Amino acid sequence: MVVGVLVEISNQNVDRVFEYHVSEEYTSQMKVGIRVLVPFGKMELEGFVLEIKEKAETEHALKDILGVVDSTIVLNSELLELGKWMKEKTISTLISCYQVMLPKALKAKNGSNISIQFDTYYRLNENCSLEGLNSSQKKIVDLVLEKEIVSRKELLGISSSSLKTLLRKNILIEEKKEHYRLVYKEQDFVKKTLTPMQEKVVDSVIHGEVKPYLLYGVTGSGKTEVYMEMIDFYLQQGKTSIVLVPEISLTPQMVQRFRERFGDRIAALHSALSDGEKYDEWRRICRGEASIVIGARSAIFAPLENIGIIIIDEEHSDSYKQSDPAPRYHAKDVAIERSHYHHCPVVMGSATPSLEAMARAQKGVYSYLELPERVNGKGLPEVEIVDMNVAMKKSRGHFSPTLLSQIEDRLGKKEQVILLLNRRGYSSFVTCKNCGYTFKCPHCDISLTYHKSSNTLRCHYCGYGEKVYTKCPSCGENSLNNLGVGTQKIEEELSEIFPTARILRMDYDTTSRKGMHEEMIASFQRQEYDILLGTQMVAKGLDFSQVTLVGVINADTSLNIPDFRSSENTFSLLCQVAGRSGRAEKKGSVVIQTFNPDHYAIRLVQKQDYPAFYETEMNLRKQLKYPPYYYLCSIRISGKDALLLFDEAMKIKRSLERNLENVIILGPNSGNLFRINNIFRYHILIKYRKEDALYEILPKIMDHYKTNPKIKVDIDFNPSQMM
DNA sequence: AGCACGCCGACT
DNA sequence: GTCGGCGTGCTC
Repeated sequence: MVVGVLVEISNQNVDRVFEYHVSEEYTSQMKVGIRVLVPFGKMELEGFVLEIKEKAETEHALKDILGVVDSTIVLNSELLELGKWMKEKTISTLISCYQVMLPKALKAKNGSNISIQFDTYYRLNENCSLEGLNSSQKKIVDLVLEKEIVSRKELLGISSSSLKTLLRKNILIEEKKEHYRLVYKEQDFVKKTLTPMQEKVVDSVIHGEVKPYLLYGVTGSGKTEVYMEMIDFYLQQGKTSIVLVPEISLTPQMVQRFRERFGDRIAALHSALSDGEKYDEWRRICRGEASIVIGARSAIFAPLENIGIIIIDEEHSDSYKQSDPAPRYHAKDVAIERSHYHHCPVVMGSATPSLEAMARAQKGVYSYLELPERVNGKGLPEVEIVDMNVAMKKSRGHFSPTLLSQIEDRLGKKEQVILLLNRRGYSSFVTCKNCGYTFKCPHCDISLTYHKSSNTLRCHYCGYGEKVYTKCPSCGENSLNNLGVGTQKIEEELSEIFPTARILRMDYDTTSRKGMHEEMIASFQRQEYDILLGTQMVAKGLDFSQVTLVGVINADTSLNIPDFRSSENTFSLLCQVAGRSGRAEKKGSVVIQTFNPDHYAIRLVQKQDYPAFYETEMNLRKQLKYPPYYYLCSIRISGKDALLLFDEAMKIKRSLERNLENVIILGPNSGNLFRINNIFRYHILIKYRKEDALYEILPKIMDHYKTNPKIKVDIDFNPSQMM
């Protein structure tokens, strides 16, 4: 027997099948989709079995495989094919596509460290007599009768000799079962009645065409309820579901609601889980023990069979695009590809759909659905925009009189407040107020950012760190600025103004400990705090009934990022956070502080006027030839020799110009990330409308450079962040 | 990725 | 004369 094996090195030169002989002892275990251990040159590597055959195609002498890693397949035929499609689509190595589908615990270096744990269970032998038991034995039998199956743990307080006797008499049967690190309890669940609008949306999907749907639903319109109803429908047909959520809104609140309704049929894959816990969840999915998978981007690869529906919540979120290590895939594209295999609908929901999705909906590529009203019937919260150019003079710290009086009012009424400090694109760079000196990383072309916890300046990109100076090293003045506005600073101001208010600060510093995020949300829910102050993470998906005021301290920072999507991102963030106010019986209000009160991305938040925003932004995109009118493809050329790099980048550009028509080619540019860890980089940006010619020329360029160790070429279709 | 082979510069 | 630089090629 001969197998074709793809080894675990992500390098174009070895990204193909190598053939191995399978000795007698392993032939019975060989399956396509398992991993084996093989000799490769002087190395021993793990690889995926992609082919099983009688005879080798190569003339080479074959080596023997050294061992079998998996007893059951880790990639089924659907996922194996999906990987090939991804490789073509993203122009990356096949092995990297397979690696990204699997939980970290299965990567070769980690695999051996993650153990499968077994528990001992007991059940009753059905045809046995239960007479003549003593009281201790009877206690055990009663428990087993009641629960059908009982774990060793549940019998802890009970005499082990009685247990042994029962086993010896063949009254109890011992079983070993895989122990999962997390166990979920079923909960009492009361199904909410859907509004007629929600019903209509559910109906359109489950009885409509099998295709992608865009669901535009304002904040508080009950999208989650709609998702659950659809999932339930497919569940009853014996089908499974995937729900994608952005990492940040993968809060316990969302998972909780699903768990209440679907109990342990849910598998949740989120960043708060350890590698071992993720692995356990993944195995539950493999064995068909979970039918609904909720998770961030990579959950789109959940090894489910018979998928009934794929849901992508907060469709506009850029977290669905993997941008750094290849494969640079978009979970939405993968979702649609999988939906073809499973003949199932894809539902993409958002209160602020991405322009790309909305444009597709308008062209009929996606079917359009909407939920224009809140389920509480109270209407959207009142939004007040405060012009900080004017209010600045009367402000206390970062708080305008308007925001202060509203906070005071809510504190008096015992209602809750959420405050957003918009740090997206916010620079906590240290600069000298006297001479303008900025601290930069000696290895990267990047300003150092201040880290309060360690009191150091750190490079975001390579991890370089240095002590904080008080004197400017350039001019010697004691005039380094106050290190930017952090949540900590705002918290101090706030507690000075409202000394009795109970303030909960939520940012990356305070939530880094495992479970902290959940804990904070729960205690705010229990109203142990009056004010929740935080960064982006307070903006999305949270649902607190007592919150009637949302304040945005600085709406502008995200507007100033040099990215063509900065308006879209700002509008979306502000709408999202505004939507946290007034979600239950009480009507909510929102105060937005800004230095750009007339900017459309801010002004249109007032009425949460998505259609108007879409219109305005589309016009700009058209003029500037940006998505959705043009697609983007970014080519990164990196290496240690800056001069050589530029020459090669120019060669690539000229080759693109010769081979592509009706495209706009920008660059090569070095951008603001010219040097990272002493590796230089250039970017070329292609604006295009038809991809066919790109898929001809780009693989050729990659091929040309694959044997050149001085130059690395990376391709990113539809890059999410522009630099 | 890792390793071997091979071809030119400054040294015990 | 030789040690070692890294450019090139190969891994079933």
